[in-house]
Amino acid sequence: MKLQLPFYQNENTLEIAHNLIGKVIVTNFGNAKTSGIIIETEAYTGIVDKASHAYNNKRTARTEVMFGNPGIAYVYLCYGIHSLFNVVTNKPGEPHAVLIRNIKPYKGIAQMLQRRGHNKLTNKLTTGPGTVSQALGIHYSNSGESFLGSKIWIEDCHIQLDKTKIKVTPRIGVSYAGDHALLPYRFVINSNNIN
DNA sequence: CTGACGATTCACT
DNA sequence: GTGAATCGTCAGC
Repeated sequence: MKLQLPFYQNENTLEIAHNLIGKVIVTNFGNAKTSGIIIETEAYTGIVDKASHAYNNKRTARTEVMFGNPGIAYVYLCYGIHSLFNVVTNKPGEPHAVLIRNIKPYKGIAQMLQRRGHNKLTNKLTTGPGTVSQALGIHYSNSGESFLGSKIWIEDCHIQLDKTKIKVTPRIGVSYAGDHALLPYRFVINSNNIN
């Protein structure tokens, strides 16, 4: 079941970040279908969130996607090298997003290995937001792509997982965000707890 | 136009 | 644990 618009319109982005654990992110670029089970997310809660690119209502060409419709990909370049993939949530004018930080490879593993230049499946294939995008073939030029389209979407495959095993911790790499660096906005589950 | 910087990764030690 | 790689974005001139 492909997730539909109401899932992304939830105004509680922490809830969406929590709910995305165990869902399956799928990409279909150039006839190569690849997917992974989401096992780590971070919530970025809009203009009041010091760690968000949209903090203080900052609208630029790059962040404009987050201010628009939910159910859209916000992808941006980090450190000049890595495309980081986010799910835009909430409603227009509320620039909330969820960063996908780690997935468990699911389908199209051979294609993901090739994109990453690996020759065997290890936990390094998709650990970290930059490598998730690289494995799935997502580039920052894909920012603005709708999850109701045919290139990128998220499915509920009814993956079995124990929700009590989901850990909540502060977000990674946001020390610049002052007191907001410690907010418990990161959700993670050990891939051993996924079937 | 210019310069500083980052929601990171990887190879090394 | 440490440090280099690398370039679009954005603020400021």
